[in-house]
Amino acid sequence: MVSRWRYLQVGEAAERIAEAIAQRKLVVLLASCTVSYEGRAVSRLGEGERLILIKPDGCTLVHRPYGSLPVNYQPEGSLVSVRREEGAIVIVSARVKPSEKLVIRVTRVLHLVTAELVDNAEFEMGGSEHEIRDAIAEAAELLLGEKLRPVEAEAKLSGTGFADLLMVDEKGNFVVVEVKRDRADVEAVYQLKRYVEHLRGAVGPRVRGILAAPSISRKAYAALGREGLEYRRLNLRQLAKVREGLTRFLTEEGCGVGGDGGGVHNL
Amino acid sequence: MVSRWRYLQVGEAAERIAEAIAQRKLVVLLASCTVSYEGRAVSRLGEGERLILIKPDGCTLVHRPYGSLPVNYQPEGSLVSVRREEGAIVIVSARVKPSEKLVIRVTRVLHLVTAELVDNAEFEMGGSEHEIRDAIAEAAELLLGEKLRPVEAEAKLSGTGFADLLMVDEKGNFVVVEVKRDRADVEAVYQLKRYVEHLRGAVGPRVRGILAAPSISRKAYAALGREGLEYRRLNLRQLAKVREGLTRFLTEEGCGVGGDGGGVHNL
DNA sequence: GCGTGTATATCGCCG
DNA sequence: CGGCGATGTACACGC
Repeated sequence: MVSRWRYLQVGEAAERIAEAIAQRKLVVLLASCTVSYEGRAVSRLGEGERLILIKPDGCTLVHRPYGSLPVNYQPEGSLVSVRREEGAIVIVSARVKPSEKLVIRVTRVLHLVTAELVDNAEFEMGGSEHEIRDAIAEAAELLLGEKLRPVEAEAKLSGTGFADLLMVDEKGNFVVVEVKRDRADVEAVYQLKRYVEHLRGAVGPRVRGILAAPSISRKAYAALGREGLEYRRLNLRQLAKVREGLTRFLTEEGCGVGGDGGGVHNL
Repeated sequence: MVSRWRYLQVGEAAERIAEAIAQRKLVVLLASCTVSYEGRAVSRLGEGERLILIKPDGCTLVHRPYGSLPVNYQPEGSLVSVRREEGAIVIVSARVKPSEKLVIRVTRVLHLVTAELVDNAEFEMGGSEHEIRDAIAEAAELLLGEKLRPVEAEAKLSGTGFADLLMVDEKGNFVVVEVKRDRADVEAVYQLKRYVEHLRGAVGPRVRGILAAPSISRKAYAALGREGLEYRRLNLRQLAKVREGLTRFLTEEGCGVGGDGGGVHNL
């Protein structure tokens, strides 16, 4: 159910917005406004035309006419209030912990829609690091080129963090595998180094470290060599063979990138 | 200039959307749709009512009626096309590098607005890590409780990364300062350790490491001690004294959290 | 474009 | 709620 209003006087709009929020409707507002934020940081934004989105869960977003990210926002759970003030609508979206407050002062309403959207579909995603990790555990020989027996995923290394994957090679060495779904950078190398050193401290020197990623930066590769760690290139095509979930996605009639599937970049 | 349409037949809407994109207008669409994505990962979203936002710069966002983040999106620079197909509108937002494609299949249009938003205001923000770093360089004694002479900001440690701040203490030791704008975690400790070790390799053992943050996790503090590094608690109140920018924000009439200013959490 | 680091990151999981 | 790591992170800045 969608409601539109052509009466865009500020007073009328303020009432409609307040009512929509009370009824837990989505509010979509195109308006000229100023925005200020105070909380984890502070910000000010002068007059300009923006899209303001208020969701039933309290999420408040201010979008400029460009850019992926909202210029100002308030997350789920925020309390949103609306009041009139000197010919303007003042929308306040605030939460207590952390204490932060977003104030949108609307001076001119271009367009207002409120709606009760019904959306119960499940969002399915494939290709996450988690999924890649499980595939490696299942088929290390195919994906890492070496027989490795999985020992533990998300292995807790007390005080140091969590190793993505802990395995044992054919010679009985422990192998810590750090998986990156994207190009591996120096940070990933030192994260792996940290895990390997921790494990060596715990079980002795027979511990290897493998960084598995679709690609790796030059600097990261150099650091890896210095630290005596290893790189294994991941190939999504091979991954798809292992993970039925990925396969299903990739072969399903949908938005196929077509051809040899080369469109799935880098993975 | 805002245009609304009450004729929400799919065919009409498709034309309007295509026209608006060609004219580099903002498109706001409330619609029932399915969404699929293929690129850096793959995803599928079944039928449901959502807000679809297409910006003149190619940004394409699909928002469900809850949550801060869009369920699917395509960033700035994407090419957006619209076509009709079996009584549906198919919106494709794609880019080449990385190769990825978002396909929105609209089966029912609830509401459509297009607009040319004018927004040239400057966005000002205070309280960033960058700003905190500069304040420390200017007033180390006040903020870190110790006289330190600044040497370099964003000091490049070849192959290792960049130290936020490089300083020299009264005894002539180098001091690497790692700044975090919120609670420091173990990752920050090891980042600092890496920088300190690198510098020790370059200039000798007289190198200290200071982690400056409003707070620190227990594990991070323990790791810091093990590594012989130091923690300094940052206080935003003192920071504001140093940075005129912050002061201006905090004292300005605006969305003041009021009282003793305790609302600015943790910093 | 790659490399590196920040973000009011947000989100999810787990203790 | 804290701690920790992933994110299709996006974004900015430097080389």
